Amino acid sequence: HSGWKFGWGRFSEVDLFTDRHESNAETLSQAIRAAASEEPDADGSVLFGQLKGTVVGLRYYSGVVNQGEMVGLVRQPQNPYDRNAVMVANIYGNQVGHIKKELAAAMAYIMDNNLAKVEGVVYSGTKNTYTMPVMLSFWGKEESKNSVLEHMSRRGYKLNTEGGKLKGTPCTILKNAFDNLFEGLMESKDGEKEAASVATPLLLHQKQALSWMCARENKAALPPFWEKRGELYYNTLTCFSAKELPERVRGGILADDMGLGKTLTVIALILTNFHKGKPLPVEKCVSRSVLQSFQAICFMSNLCSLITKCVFTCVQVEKVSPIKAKMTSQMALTLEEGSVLFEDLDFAAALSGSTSDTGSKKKKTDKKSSLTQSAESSIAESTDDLKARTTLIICPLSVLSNWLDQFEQHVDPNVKLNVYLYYGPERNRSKKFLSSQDVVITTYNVLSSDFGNKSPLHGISWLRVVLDEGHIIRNPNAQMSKAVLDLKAQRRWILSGTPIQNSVRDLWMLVAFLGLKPFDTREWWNRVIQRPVTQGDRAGLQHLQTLVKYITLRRTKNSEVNGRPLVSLPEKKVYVEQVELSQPEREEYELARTEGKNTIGRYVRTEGTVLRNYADVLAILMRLRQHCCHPDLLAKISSDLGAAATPAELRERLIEKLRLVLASGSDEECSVCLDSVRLPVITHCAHVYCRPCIAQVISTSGQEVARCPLCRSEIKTSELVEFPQEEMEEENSTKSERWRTSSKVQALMGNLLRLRSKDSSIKCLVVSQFTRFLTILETPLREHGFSFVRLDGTMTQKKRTQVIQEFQSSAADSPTIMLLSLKAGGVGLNLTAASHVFLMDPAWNPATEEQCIDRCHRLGQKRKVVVTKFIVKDSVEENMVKIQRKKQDLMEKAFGSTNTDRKTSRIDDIVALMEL
DNA sequence: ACCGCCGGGTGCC
DNA sequence: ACCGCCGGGTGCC
Repeated sequence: HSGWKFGWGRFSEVDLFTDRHESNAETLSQAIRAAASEEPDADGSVLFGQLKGTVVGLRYYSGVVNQGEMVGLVRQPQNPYDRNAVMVANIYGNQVGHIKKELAAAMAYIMDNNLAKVEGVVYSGTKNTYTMPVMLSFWGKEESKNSVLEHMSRRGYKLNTEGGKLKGTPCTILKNAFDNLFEGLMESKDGEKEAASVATPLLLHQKQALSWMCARENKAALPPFWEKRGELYYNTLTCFSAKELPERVRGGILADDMGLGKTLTVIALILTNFHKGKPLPVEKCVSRSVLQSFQAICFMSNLCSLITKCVFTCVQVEKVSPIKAKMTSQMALTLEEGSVLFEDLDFAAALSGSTSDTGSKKKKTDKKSSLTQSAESSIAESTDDLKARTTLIICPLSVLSNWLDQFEQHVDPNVKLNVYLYYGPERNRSKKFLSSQDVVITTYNVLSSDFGNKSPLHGISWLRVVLDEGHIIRNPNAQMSKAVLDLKAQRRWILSGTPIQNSVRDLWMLVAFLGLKPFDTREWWNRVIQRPVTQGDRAGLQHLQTLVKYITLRRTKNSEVNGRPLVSLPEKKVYVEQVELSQPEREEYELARTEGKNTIGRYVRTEGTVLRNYADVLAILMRLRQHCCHPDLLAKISSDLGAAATPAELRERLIEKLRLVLASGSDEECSVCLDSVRLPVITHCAHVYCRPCIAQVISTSGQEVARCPLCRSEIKTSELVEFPQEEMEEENSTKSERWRTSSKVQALMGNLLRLRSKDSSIKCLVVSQFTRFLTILETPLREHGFSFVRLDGTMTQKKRTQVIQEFQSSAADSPTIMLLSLKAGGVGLNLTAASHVFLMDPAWNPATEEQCIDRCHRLGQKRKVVVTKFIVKDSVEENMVKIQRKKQDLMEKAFGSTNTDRKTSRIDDIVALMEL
């Protein structure tokens, strides 16, 4: 009997984070994680009350707690002695004891049914070997409060509901503080480091980043909130203390603005910081013939006489190929130090944990293969730490080619770095092969599709994992995120130009990936950081700031080092070119404008109907904007806006509206998630949302009927209309009509021809929100013999990459013009070959235009950048520009506005546009 | 004494 | 646990 008990005891005693007992550790950590993840969010939870309880059985477990330390409570429904058991664990997941059974019996029901989340604090420390008191706090949804209180009191436990209220702080102040979270993270992070084997000289701020990253990987500084107290390490937030140095976070978030060269910095890091600050040992890259003669010598010769023979060979080679003189002398030098073909001394030294100096001395006397020896020493000291060689880079497909280019471009050509692209159906899944590479690059999609399917990537112990565009994995429930969290790595990096977009919640995934204990467990994150912050607790925000500061380096384009801007880009000039419409164009335009003005005016005068008819309003504006570009852009207009006679007709009209809204280039945002719409659907009241968003609104409305968040009309899931698939491809069908020109087309062509005659090497981006306009432009470009490519959202990734490569090429016959759809390709697109940008039509959102311009006005741009915006005189376009200016001002003044603010400002925009 | 009382053994869930 | 509880030993005062 007692043997069984002991076994069970040990079973629950495992350490959550060291995996000492692997299978058991998983069971317990899974239990804690599962318990923590079931709760939807700390947001919106209220404190029901508190209760003093007893933790018993302390003497059976090794987990210790300090006075004031937080403890976790985990249900153990499988406990053979009591199915109501509630386990108590400290922050490291070490079991401390159990909740006394009567209390556990009362709590079990509440915990199992998710009526409340129970948290414990040991307020009085351990005075007694057997039991200790614990303060339990019950948190949950307001609607569960009474049933929880009642349930507990029926069992004789009265929750103290006094004094638990948190003092609220004005939210606005905190909101601003949160916005500033990522500001000023450059302080005291100076120090520069030169990169090894990188052909491109690093800029000052990149050297600083490299130095910071190396320090983050090498130095054993205490993580935030830890301090040394005597012989122990003490966490000031959780009051947990430990004998061992808390595991440091080897890595962090590099959140520099895009264009500051994060990719280059990471490449430099890979080459510069292998083990113990030594560079990655890489094969010297020599011409094939040299390599072959070397190999021949190496195989044939007795290793003892190797050095002289190799040097001899080098001299011979030098005669044959004088250009390589520098390289061969470098090789001879290497050989004198006793290495064989590979510069493996550093590697061997790193493996054995000794420095490279002593390593090479040793090799001088002992001429046996250094490789064999290094293998032996690595086994002797088999801490897995030193075996890992490979850096795994995970990125979105869209920037994959960029990584490959950058490796090609920046790695010293005399050095052979093994970079493997783990992508495509033919990818090499051999773990042995992959872990012998220096760098493996893959995409989030490949990673998550491999995940759970005996993924080789998850079976390798990586030296380093780098998440590019790391904000992609902000949703912890996504398959991708789970796949990322399951990777084994010594060092972890997140690259992101936009670290927090929405809230504290997004940060958790990043913290969890970095393994910043104990916050990688959701429960502790919620308790210590997220809830305090969302409830307006200043200390909580302070803690969050400390935490973020510890792991993040962020500089913006406007940051300065020693009073100088980080990067000096070539000058950029923006011109507005007014376009006059021709007489017939003007007449058509005025006709449409009068009609539209009347319609919208009606909506504005009738209080509250603008939002209701939002899609119509956008459609009208859209038509006017199309008139400004080219008459053929106008879609076959489907009648006016009266009530539809049949359901089929209604559906047809809704689809038409949806099409117009989506095609309007207004970068429509979903009013539920405030992000760009994904999987767009339109309601019968003609408002566009993401399907999942609006479906959630409907299912959680709690009322008998769900209402549209924008206009309060009744909505039903069955009445949501999607964009039919066939419609998507129909776009190209209007092609066959006879081509005609327009004033704007003329204006563009004039510019292009003038530029070409001045300097035929200049490349241009021609940007429009209307892909059909781009199609129209193809005709005159072809006519005038321009070589051009086209990039829009409909193209496959493969095609995009190809087009970008073509355009970026400096070959004489490479295309000089790129037709670019405004929204095509995310940030990070590199089009520095172009130095002139023509914006054919103004965008609603000036930031979109800026982003587009930044694709060529960024690091790597050698020429002055000239931007020309075509604006039709006396038109809706002019008003749009005015609104843009106003928006820019507003943006700069107050950051972050509410949803209603945005919508009202949209209405104001519309009124201003139509000059009502 | 089919009790009370004493004192040793014992002890989470 | 410097407790409560259990069950055996014991038995007027």
